[in-house]
Amino acid sequence: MPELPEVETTKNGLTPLIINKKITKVVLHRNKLRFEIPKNLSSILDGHTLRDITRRGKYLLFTFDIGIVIVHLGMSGSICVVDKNQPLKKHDHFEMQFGNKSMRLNDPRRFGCVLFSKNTKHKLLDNLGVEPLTNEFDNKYLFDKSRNKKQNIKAFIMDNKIVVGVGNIYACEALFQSKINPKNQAKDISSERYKILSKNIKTILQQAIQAGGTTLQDFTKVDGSAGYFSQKLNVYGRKNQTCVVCNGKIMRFIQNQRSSFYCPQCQK
DNA sequence: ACACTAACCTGCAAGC
DNA sequence: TGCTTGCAGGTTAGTG
Repeated sequence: MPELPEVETTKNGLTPLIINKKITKVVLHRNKLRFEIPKNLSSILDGHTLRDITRRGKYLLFTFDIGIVIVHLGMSGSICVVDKNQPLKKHDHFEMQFGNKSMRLNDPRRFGCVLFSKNTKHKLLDNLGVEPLTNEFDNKYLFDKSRNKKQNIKAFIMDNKIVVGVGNIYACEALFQSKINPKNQAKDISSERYKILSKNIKTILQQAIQAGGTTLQDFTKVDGSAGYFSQKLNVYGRKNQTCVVCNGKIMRFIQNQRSSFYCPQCQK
């Protein structure tokens, strides 16, 4: 599920609720997600104040004086803040309590993770590419990185070593808006088209953040409500439906083991 | 170095 | 009704 806008939405929702609050208790209800959640997390964090919440790619970083908690939402993760006495929901695996409030990670498929690191130097963060919403990410960057890349353009923009945060939904949408066929090889795309693509990736991600992200199945905002960007999707999940631009038919095919949706008339 | 595959999980919807 | 199949927002270890 969660791509950059959903993680950013989560960060923005959490910040006013728990920042500068002191951890009173950490509880693990299930310690095996993608990785094992450190069993001693409670003894590490108890009594420490949460200083900041930031995002790097699709990772959430909870900063404490003694180190950072790294959280990834995987495919089906979401975080909410509730009264600590509220009954657990199925797949609530991890919670950090701040007085009478509890921040809970729910993740049915358990592809997410919760880790502790003394600083931001961490294996999971070290090799990440640029943030798409910064000035570093532009047509020159994409053009330079794509020389000799035979892989298709969709895999290229979803590669976290190139640019972080662009997942399957927003990759499909950005390519549609840019009129680029997802099957094109990255090396064959001109600098002019990369200019359009980089601009559209930024715009779409920003619009999705404004809308509170895209809710398909599992994702919710921290108050449990849904993001409504799904109403704005032009191709993702719209197989056999009508293209909003040309009235042609939206096609779906499997690419890099993921569903790709595109309009063959519009995207060349 | 690059490109592609399989695997990790649960839940839901469609088809029979 | 119930079984089977396919599919879902991500990432990475392994293979050629």
